[in-house]
Amino acid sequence: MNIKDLAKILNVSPSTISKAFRNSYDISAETRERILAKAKELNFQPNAFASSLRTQKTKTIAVVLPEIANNFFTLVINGIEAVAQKQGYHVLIYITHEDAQKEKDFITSLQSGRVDGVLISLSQGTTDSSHLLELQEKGIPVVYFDRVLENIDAIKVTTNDFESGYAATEHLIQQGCKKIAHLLFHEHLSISEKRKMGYLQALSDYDYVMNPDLIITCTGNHNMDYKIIKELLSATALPDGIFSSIEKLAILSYEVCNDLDINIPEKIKIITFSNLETASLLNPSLTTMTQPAYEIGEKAATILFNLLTKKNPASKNDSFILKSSLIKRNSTSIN
Amino acid sequence: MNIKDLAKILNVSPSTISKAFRNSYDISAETRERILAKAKELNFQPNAFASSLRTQKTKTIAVVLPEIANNFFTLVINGIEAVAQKQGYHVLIYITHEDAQKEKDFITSLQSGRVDGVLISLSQGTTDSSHLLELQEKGIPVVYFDRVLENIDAIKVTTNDFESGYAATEHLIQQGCKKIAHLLFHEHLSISEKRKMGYLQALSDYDYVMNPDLIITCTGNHNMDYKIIKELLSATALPDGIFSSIEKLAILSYEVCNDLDINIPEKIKIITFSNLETASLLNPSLTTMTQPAYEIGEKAATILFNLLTKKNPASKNDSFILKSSLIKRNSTSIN
DNA sequence: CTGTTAGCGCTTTCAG
DNA sequence: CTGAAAGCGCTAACAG
Repeated sequence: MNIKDLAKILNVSPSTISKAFRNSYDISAETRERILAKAKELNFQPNAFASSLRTQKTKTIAVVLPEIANNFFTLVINGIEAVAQKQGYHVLIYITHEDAQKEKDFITSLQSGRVDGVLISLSQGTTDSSHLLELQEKGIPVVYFDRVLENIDAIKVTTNDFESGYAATEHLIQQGCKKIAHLLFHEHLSISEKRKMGYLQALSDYDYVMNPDLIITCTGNHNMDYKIIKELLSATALPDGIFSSIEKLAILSYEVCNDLDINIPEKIKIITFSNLETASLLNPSLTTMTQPAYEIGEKAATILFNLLTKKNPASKNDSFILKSSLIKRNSTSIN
Repeated sequence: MNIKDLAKILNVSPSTISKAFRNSYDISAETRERILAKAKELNFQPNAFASSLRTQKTKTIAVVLPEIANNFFTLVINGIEAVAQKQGYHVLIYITHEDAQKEKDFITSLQSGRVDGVLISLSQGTTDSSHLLELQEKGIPVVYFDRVLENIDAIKVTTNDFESGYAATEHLIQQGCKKIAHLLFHEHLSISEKRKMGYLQALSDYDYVMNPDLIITCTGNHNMDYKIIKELLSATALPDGIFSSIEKLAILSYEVCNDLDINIPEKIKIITFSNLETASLLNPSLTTMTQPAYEIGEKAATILFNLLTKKNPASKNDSFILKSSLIKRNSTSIN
């Protein structure tokens, strides 16, 4: 069944059918109704790809992510999907699993005209983005979010990681912590770096001595990281505060503390970047620095659609910075 | 830039180019290399939709979900995506937000030939699936997972919810609970019903008296549910065990217990269906019944691809049942 | 092994 | 307001 068949059935021309479906002005309300009614009755819908081929619009965007089993990216997708749904767009998902090569392959395959635009958060290992520039040269706009490269002219949506790193550290300082460790992953990306800078600045502003042994770069491998953190927490001079850049590392720290019988929050206070909404509820001693994940998705998608529809398009290197917020449990449940 | 242009540049015919890209046997290794090399140099990829139009294959599947900010579905997507990636398929995501009408609209729009197959977990409100049958009549296979309708001939991937409900209840009984409440949502779906049946059967097998006041049907609205649970836990005869069918309701129960100063697990033990991996770690007193979410995604996707490639296709109403598992924290950390 | 040709299903002029 | 015809970019059948 196609437009031609339906045309025969209704004794009109294919182009009239097409017009009916696209709400063209060039058609009487009456014939349009008649056509749409019959189409519904016969359960007919014009072929999307044939239409795309002709119009050179796919009504589809791609979202490329390092991972998804992580509340941050889940919320981002929600935000993106909400905007896409409103605009009648379709959303393709690609998960790189932090593999820069896979990321490159995905991006390359998107040159086949499958999508109108791309939203991407880079994998840890990505150092150059030439493949993304090629895409853009082909006329497919790209909006970067959260995990971006510093030195690249591109439209970016990020959060205030320096300030948040600062605020997180300051929070621990205000809680009376004297010896504050910082956990992070080694990345080629600006995020961890900025958070660390915030940490260092806070220490400096409050006249703390910076101790390089307290800045712990983890690997991403669960067992190795467990060991690394265990070592940190087995030292004779235990830190009394941990600022973790990554939720997973904070959870690991909990595990280690459990196993070493270190009392949280009496002996150690922990604060972590996290979008696990239930985290602080399940464990009141866990304070989180939370990124506005849903809003990031919304914002990035909105910018992309503005670009696609050419209404209020952002310019080549606009940068949008949203704000994270510190979430503590209310005092009643801290007892 | 298209196949024709490239053909001119290389002095071959368009069909030769096409063959080179599709690894046709009808081409010499030499020309293929030459063509692919040039294509790479010029950054050319054949248009996917034109190809789809011709071959009637989209290399794309749709995943339709009620929600995503929930570890279960996140893990399912991971499983699906892993299989799709291996097969070179693209994955479209549609989130219904538990809205049966939206679900219907999505499914209807998938009749436009955008996908080769569909994986779906139904929204709470869905009672009939005629729209999905229409899809199947158009030759687009559908595999249902987790949230399925009972009385429908379809390929389904689910978990052993009756047995799990039974085991969860039994666990509380074995922990010494005498008065076990059950929290659930009202759904038109079989899942909650089966879990409840398991609960009832366990009570009966252990000679507990079933008390209808302990079976609490919640609404999905946070504030209302808070009130409902608060009422339950304010009763003079407090239950000493809660078996929650839904993670959210267990978390809410924690909140209520916090606010009412009810000690967990001394006064009340809680067990819940959940795929929040960190839940029991963050709070050792929370025991979870965990569905094999990733495996469900994998299984459902594999079945779909078998259908699409016609290798080992499942038959019209095959049902696959995976097993959930009870996860407790090890005893050391319960102190 | 390579090339020619027709057509997948739709949209878009342009004529009427 | 409606219709005829050309073509989006690709592939499949067939001829050479």
